[in-house]
Amino acid sequence: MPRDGQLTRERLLEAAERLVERNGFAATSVDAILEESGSSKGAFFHHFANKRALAHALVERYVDADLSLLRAGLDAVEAEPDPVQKLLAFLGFYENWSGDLTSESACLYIAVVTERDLLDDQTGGQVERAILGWRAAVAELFRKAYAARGLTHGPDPDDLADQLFVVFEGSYLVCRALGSGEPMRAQLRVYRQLVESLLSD
Amino acid sequence: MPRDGQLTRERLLEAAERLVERNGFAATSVDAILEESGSSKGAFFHHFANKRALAHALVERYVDADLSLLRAGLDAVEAEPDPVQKLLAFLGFYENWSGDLTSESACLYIAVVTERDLLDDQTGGQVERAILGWRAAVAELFRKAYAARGLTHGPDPDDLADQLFVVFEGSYLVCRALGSGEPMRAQLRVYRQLVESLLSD
DNA sequence: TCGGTATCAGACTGTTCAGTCTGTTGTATC
DNA sequence: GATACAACAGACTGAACAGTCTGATACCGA
Repeated sequence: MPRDGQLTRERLLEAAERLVERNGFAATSVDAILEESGSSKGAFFHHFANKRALAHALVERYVDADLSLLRAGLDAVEAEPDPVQKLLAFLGFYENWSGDLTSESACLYIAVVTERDLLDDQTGGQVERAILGWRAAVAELFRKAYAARGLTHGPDPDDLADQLFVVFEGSYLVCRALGSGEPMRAQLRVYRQLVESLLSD
Repeated sequence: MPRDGQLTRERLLEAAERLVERNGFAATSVDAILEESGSSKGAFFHHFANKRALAHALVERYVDADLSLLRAGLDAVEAEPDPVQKLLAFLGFYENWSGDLTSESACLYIAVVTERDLLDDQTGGQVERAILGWRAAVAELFRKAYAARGLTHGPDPDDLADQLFVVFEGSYLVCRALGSGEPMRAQLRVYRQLVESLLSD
């Protein structure tokens, strides 16, 4: 029966991600993951030394996907020559992306950060990698837009960049609380409008 | 030994809040709460029908405190006659407040929203009460500032108000992830600067 | 064809968990 | 001082949990 171990591992990760995003890590039992993925205990502990090792793999995988989403946004606006328009189009990309979100959508970062004893060097470092990845890329867009507008003062580009990440995460939370994907769209739009106002002074 | 039951109940709630904010609800055992509060099983289940009832009491208590913080901000700027300055001073109040935050600071909303099967009518309704409370009050400040500036278009005041809540929550998450209270201060400052820019057009 | 190894399947184990139950103690009331 | 009851204390229970262990089964190189 064993054929492609990587496929089984992937199925386990997918099932785990669904359940952890839904209920958090501690509330997600290994047995529940097995049922969701149609796998067995033997398979699980063959691929992961323990539950924590699953968390590590889960977060690393999620950060990779998240940074791919960042790159997708950057790629989508690469051709735009004007730095200000480029930044605004970049933000518009995610407004557009957020159209797919439902009330079921959730972010793994929230689950990871909720449980402090899960936030070890491994998982903590991965989440940090995501935050710093977004910061570096988006701050660069802000710096070039600042330069194009001849702005010498104003909010720190790094902080402005972090604000986008913060809006993503805060919106995920509000979406869950209000049972709708709409707040994400509204909040990304507001952030873009605020940035637009800042750069039009 | 039994004297003031309310005091014991309060000690249980305080201990539970510390632990739940630290590790989430599912990862916080009743036994851990008993140890943290120096109480007993008998005491716990005398005051709470079950663990879920504790969650309900915990969230209601937290929302009350959160809305008190909102009122504190409103009260602090009540004397300011100019609507724009009032709004900016209001936001400044929380920048100031955020100075007390450490890397240990956390928000119960994140823990509640993380675990979907904890988000029933009871807890969900309480978190909604908090969001709508902030939205109503802050949107009102925005509407008056808009009127004072003669602004007829721009971001929706409700969405602008939600953005403050979103920035709070997203910043809590980033603070936890980066192990510092600094991002909260930086993000509240950026939000205030963006609003300032919007209202100075 | 035959060992070797990766890939599982699932019974089993020790621990931890939420919740129960029995009994005790302070304290107010008459 | 007897009664009544709220406020515990803590031993106990059944279920759920993470993790172990013994095999079984496919596939691969020699």
